[in-house]
Amino acid sequence: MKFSRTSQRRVILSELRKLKSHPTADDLYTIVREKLPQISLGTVYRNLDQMAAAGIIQKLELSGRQKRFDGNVEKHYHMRCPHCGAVKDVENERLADVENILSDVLDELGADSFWIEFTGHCKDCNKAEAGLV
Amino acid sequence: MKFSRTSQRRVILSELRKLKSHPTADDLYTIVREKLPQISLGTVYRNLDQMAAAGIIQKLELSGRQKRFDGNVEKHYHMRCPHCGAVKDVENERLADVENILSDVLDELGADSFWIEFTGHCKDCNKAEAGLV
DNA sequence: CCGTTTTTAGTAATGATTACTATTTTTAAA
DNA sequence: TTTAAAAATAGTAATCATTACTAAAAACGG
Repeated sequence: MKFSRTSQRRVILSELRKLKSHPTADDLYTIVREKLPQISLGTVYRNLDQMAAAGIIQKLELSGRQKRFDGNVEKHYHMRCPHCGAVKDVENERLADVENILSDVLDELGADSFWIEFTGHCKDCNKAEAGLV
Repeated sequence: MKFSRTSQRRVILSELRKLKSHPTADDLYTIVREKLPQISLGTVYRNLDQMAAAGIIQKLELSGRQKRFDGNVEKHYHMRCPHCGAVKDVENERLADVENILSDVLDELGADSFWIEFTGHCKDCNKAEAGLV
């Protein structure tokens, strides 16, 4: 199972890397079809899964329905808006402390990994739910 | 939308409360059918969702496929076995420190809530994957 | 080149969940 | 109690994300 170089895989990866929006497979299907109108949804799914398995991209199994993908493989965290479903990166220096503690907890539990995610309204949805828009 | 008292809801809740296994809706459907053979899967889903919305039970939206339910509404964390899919409660006193930090992080981010979950092989699967069973 | 491996497009199938509907049960008030 | 409105039910159909299948095409390595 060696990787072949195909235009499909190349376009999927380069489009994903352009985005900060953590798209779903279907989002990427829509975007990639502008460059490769014949591509099939299965090809998008397969390539995303393969690249995630190879560590080239990240697969976000957030607690919603659809999985999301992230071209940034550095360890970082995400916040999902419960209103519009958008997923944004989260940055906070105190998360380093959390990581340190949890890495000890992992050892004590005999666990392999931990997952943290946040829920919070994004700016626009905050306004919308307050009736300001 | 007031709650009516139905035998279906009562049995679903009491069976869930007997279990420590964090069953899926389908698991509960199987169990409850022993007492109420006519119950339909939709009724199980609907009641679980309603009770979760009312805070009577917990709905675990873990990062796998199926959602799971927990009769214990106290705040606690879970570990999922990547091999057999089992979900177990996690206890560790240092998680209180993590909660404290994350509650500050929530404020700083303007977020509403956080979710932590662990992945780790359970005893039996550890043996199985080591080829000992 | 050329045989082998990998990938593809297109389609079908799956699995979890939700929606629909006609009927029944529960509720609360008269 | 009777009774009308509200809520819930069983059974079924529909939906949505994802995975599986297949025959044809493309990429690979020698």
